[in-house]
Amino acid sequence: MADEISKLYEPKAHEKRVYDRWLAADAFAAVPDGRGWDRRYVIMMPLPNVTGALHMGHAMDNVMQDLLTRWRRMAGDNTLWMPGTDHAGIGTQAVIEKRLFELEGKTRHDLGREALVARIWAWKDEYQQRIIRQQQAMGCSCDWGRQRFTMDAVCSRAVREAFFRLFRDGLIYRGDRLVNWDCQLQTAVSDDEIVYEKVQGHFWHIRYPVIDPKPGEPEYVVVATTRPETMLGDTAVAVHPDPAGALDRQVAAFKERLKDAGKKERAELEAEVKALEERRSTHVPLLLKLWDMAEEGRSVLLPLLDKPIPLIRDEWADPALGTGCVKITPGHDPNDYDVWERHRGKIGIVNILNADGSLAAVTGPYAGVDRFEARKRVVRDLKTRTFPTAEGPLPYLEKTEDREIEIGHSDRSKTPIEPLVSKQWFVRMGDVPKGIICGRGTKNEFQAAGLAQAAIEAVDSAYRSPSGRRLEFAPDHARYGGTYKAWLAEKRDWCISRQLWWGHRLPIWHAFFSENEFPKVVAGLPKEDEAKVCVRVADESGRKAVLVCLRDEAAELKYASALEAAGLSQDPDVLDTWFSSALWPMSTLGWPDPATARVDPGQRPLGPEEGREDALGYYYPGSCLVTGRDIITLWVARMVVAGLYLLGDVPFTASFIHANIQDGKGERMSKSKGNGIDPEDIIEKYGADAMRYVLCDMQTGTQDIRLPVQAVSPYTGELVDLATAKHGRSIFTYIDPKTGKEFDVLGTMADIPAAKIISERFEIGRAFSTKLWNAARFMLANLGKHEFTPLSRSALTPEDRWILSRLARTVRKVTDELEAYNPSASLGAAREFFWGELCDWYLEIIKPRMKDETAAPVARSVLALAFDQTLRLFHPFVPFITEVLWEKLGERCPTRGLADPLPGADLLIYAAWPVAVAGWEDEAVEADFAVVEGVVRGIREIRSLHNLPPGRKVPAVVKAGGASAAVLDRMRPLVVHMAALESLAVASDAVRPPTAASLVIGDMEVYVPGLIDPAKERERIEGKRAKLLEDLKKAETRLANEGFIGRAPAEVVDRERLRLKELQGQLAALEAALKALS
RNA sequence: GGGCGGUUAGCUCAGCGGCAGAGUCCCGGUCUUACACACCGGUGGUCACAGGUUCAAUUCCUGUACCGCCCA
Repeated sequence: MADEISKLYEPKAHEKRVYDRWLAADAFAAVPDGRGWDRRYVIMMPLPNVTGALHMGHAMDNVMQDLLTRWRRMAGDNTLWMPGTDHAGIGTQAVIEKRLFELEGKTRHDLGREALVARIWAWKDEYQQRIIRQQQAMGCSCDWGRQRFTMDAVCSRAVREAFFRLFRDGLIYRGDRLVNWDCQLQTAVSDDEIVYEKVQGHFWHIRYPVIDPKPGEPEYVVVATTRPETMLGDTAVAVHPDPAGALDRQVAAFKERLKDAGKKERAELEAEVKALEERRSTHVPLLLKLWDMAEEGRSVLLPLLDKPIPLIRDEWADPALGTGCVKITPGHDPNDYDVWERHRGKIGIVNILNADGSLAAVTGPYAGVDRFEARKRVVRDLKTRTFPTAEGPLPYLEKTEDREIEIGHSDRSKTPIEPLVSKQWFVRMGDVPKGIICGRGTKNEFQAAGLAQAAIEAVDSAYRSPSGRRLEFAPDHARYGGTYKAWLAEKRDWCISRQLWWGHRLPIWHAFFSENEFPKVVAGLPKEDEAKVCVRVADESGRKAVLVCLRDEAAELKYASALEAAGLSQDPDVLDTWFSSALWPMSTLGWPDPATARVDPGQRPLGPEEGREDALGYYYPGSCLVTGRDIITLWVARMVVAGLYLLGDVPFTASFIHANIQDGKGERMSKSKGNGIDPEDIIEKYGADAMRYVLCDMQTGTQDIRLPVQAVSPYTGELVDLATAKHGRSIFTYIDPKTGKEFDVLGTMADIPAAKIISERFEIGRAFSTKLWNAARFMLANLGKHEFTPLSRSALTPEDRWILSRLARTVRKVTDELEAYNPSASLGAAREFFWGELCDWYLEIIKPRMKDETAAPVARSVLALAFDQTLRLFHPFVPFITEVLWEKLGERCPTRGLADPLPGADLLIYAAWPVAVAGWEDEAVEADFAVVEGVVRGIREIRSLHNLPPGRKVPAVVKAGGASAAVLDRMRPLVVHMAALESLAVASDAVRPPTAASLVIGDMEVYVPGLIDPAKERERIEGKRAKLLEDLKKAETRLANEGFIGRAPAEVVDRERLRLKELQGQLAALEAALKALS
């Protein structure tokens, strides 16, 4: 009986047991069966990386996926939620290297490649376990029997195969390119891994002497730079090809803006125009002179290195800025690199840096010096060294200005990024002359202009893949599709090589050969096995290179030693992590060949089993990719590219973009910032369901969510709000306001106690769990051992029909909102039904009926049914508590239903999702109920105002006619019970008793005689009257407006007229009541 | 610098042409035999600011300020 159940729901007493029951029942298992395309639901988990543990942002992501997965599973789909983790190449290696240095004072080079990788594997094992534990604590119902890791055998094979195919199709190439170099980690990093910071820097103006100046020519040109040491890599000085024209165009542009500029802006623009026009006379003559000199092929002398470099003409030199001349350092600046490309063959390119950030041999006297020290020395030398001019010797450095500059830092090592040229591997994203073949060898084969173009088209409304699919973003396709397309439209080649040790090593062997060796080497390569070996020859920087890609491990065993004997060696680089992540939707399912995929012992096989389809055939393409906005370009786009290219189909048809979580100050939550919440701390304190409930409730649309965080003081146990608390000695420590002592939120300080970070916001979820728990206690106690008996609608009372009508509408609303990817609205609808209607009204209404053994059985049937449906509706949101209650409901009342029994299930996780029964919807009974509810609420308001305790029964009189009177007559006992009345009289000609409190509800008036305080009553009525008068005035004004009458839709005008009439009636009633009181 | 969002109750957020909403907080009452993590009632808003369109603007348009994100 219910007495056994405690008053408070204790999550810890149930969560583990419930999760184990699901596991024991293999409830998360996804196994291909006879269900067709439209009955499959596949979510590929955005693989968390093994760099560290999960935080609240991951929790949001996981809960959203579990919500959809559980819902679709109940709705009858063959559901796969694919779990796994990502090796996160640079992120994980950086963490390990940092620890290695901090704890042992060693670098990766001290340890060696093999030993370092072994350490990273150990770290990965530890964190993978931790992540799985966190996900299981949240209730994630993913198929653990399919868990993958991007570097396991199954995924590795896919990576190698994808690389081979891209290489064979000419879509992977090696090239000299300017990359973002991380000198600390000694690797290239992608644009996405750089954070820009504004810092106070300098602008150095340097004089470059002109070689053999002729009369009338300048003796030197001045160029400016924020990075003086890069001058050592200068290979030209540029001047604009049409300085006067360029200035004129800029002036014209400013004048155009002046036309519709505001006052403040106008002044600024006018100043700009004036300055530019002045420049025309002050600067242009010199620039034109330099233009002539460039035409003649003249040179300037690079200071310090005394090397001649040419003057060139290029648009990059902006005549409006500085002197109008600019130094060109192609090896270390992206814009200058572009200049070099435009002047290939005419100017050189020099890399002045070694991999570790020290200066290279080409810098002569500066070789071997660290880049920061080199800057100091270069500046010093430029200041002190001079060159001769007609007026005597001048120092190279003309002047120095202070200037705010933006410096890119590596997100991983936090050190300044250096752009530099190096050999890297790229995936060609742009269009290629003859197009590309997507899905080669599959039934979905089609032709596309290029990789990026194929993916861009996949989100157009008219697009259909060969299988009839397209990708749609939710909840705002236009917006997120725009982000996706804008990024892909740049069609920038994707740099996939990383100079790391942790990751998938490139399956490429290569070497440079001289012209005469070359034919011999090529002849000796294993050409007989073209399916497994792909040989390319390339011209790289004027040298002949041979590049050989080996398709798989077997080919490597067979040919690698021969290649090495011929002088080739394997490329030491590894692949960008996103390369393997891009394959996730197919690699996890065993692509390229599920039958031979080497899954781990005990895992679900991927090949065709017992005549069923293999995993790839059945589960690809998937359904929905759930992630945050920032991942659209990093990952979603790349998965689509990979899916279309390799399998000829989009990897999923929907991408649900959910909110990111911020702290109380609007800053993005992250562990390293000290504002990150560990989901396990929340689960420990409030329970997994409470956490899930709040996360679902917060997921309202496209807006990011602020979650104010508090620290649990290690001294008092009280909560300290981090948005307002004072910091201690660092930004990661705070002062406990009670004790004045310091605590640490990162947990890394040896001498200061650490504080857990939580959020009080989760109390809402705990309160909900408790409410559900207690409502269940009540229902279970009243159900006893209830047996199912078929009921016809005629056996039902009005309140029964009302709650069933509300239930039917709720089922539809909850389902519709889930379909629209609107978890908050869905949960809100379920909550409003359960809390606001079932608990607040229905359960209260039936209390008297439960004591009457003739009336009770029908109420019990309805109660059991409503309870059953409530649990099903809430299950995807709060799976643990609903599963526990499902078990208890099943014990007492194994079969539920009205006319027919509902489909049952031993576990709620796979019980059938509710279906809205149209026949239960009943507008008439809902309208009746609205009358009753209005009267009850009105009487309660009076009771509250006059401090009538709930135990105190009072009589009430209602003046009402027609339908309202009939309803109240019929439901009199219900009103009497809910409003705690002694009696209720209803009459169309009811007379206001003297000293009655009164109120107006639509066309009815309610009187509660006696026991009232006339002053308070008058005040209450005056208040209502004032509000009424306001509304009345608004309505009158509106109706007096001819424009409104004439132009607003008739329906709106009629509604307004009706409303005016109602308001007038109510006003009359209120005024009568006031008169009676005075 | 470019792009995309946001600004609504003390807080966190819905609503997006026709009577301004929820949860929480706050105030008053209630230990009414499911629940005080509850129940009943109540207070609280120039819908950031300035223009415009419209019979009607929190809602649509333009601009300004501030905040966030993405890309340079």
